[in-house]
Amino acid sequence: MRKANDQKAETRQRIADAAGRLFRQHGIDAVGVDAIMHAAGLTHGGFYGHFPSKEALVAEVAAASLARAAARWQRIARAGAPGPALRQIVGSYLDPAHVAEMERGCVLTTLGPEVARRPEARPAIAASVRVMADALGRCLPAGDEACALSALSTMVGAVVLARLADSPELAAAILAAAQGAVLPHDSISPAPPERSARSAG
Amino acid sequence: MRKANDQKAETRQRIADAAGRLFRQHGIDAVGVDAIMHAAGLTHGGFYGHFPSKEALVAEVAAASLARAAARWQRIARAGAPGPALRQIVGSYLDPAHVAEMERGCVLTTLGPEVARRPEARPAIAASVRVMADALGRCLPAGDEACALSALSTMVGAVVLARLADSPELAAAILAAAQGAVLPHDSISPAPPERSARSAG
DNA sequence: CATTCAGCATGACGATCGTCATATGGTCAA
DNA sequence: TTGACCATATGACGATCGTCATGCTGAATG
Repeated sequence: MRKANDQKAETRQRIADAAGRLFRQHGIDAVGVDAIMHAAGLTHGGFYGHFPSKEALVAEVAAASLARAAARWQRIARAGAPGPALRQIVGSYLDPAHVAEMERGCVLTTLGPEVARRPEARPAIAASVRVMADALGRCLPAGDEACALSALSTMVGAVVLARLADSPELAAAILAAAQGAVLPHDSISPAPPERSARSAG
Repeated sequence: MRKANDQKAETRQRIADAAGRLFRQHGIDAVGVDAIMHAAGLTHGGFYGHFPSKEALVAEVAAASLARAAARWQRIARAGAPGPALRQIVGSYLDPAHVAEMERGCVLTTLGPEVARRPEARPAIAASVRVMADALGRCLPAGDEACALSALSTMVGAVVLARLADSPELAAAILAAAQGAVLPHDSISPAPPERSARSAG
């Protein structure tokens, strides 16, 4: 086995990525260490050479995934005009594709309550929530903090509810209603789906 | 042991109530059958005389808990004037007490993603979501379905986010922002907390 | 008072959980 | 080429998981 400088970091990232997918898809407690390692192409024993415990992995995976999403929102919000930036962020979030792909969905909507039960993971999550609200605030016409927080709440709740719907029609109605509440009333766009391979959240 | 007519139904309800509390507090997969039965004052073996499996218990508990909340919302919405009814529903939902008591909180905010992963439980949940949106629609000034769905999304998302906050200030800001978005702009009430022993959801 | 039987307790099954000790074997330095 | 090293594999630990078979017990029925 090569001992290249960053080989271990690469493997560690593979483990974290696999865990991120499996946690979102099946729930944190429903996925064992061996399932994560198998998905990463390894066997269960080597796990503790990379992470001190499963709980440490959970905290790191949740924090890193949400931090990536928050950074993406900031990048979009700071790049172009407020209107298109808002439509890109909101449109990709309130998209049926985001609802369908739970394994790549925003951590807030896939693991929110489960992370809330883990106090050690919450500070990092809350920091990213602040960043996401800040990014939204830069795009919103009424750019106060309250509007950004309520818009983020609407987006998170809509995706959670859409995943609970028993028909595509109800899910679509929830997403459309949330878009109508978050986006300015004059921009009724069909929400151009982002082509990035990244998570929507 | 007495064999009174409804003794078994009573025990069954005790099991379901204990499961509802434990599932919300620790997560569905983090609570075993023996923990549920112990919380109900019994031992693990008798469980399968009441429920065919743990998954059946999960589906029933989630559906029943949310159906109770939906029925309560309908009762409130149909009882008094739209304004006070809306303030009662929204105020008790977007209340720090609801955020704090996860073990009695609304199923949508405590078990939403976990239930979404269980397809067999979703029809009953979706039905209650429709009832809750209908109740909200009866109270909202603009009583169309879209406004009700977006208001419900905002409420659910706000409670999820408030539980992820690492400071009471952030949690309070999220709840206040959501109230500002859902309630009519002229009624800035301090949200009279409901004195019922029921869950807020 | 005797009998029956439903409701629950007891105990066990194989499987899987998180964690760790140790073996292996490929890769880099000398 | 040789030796050391370290990332990973193997295998095992006790605990707990969901589920079921069986035994006990006391209330209801005659």
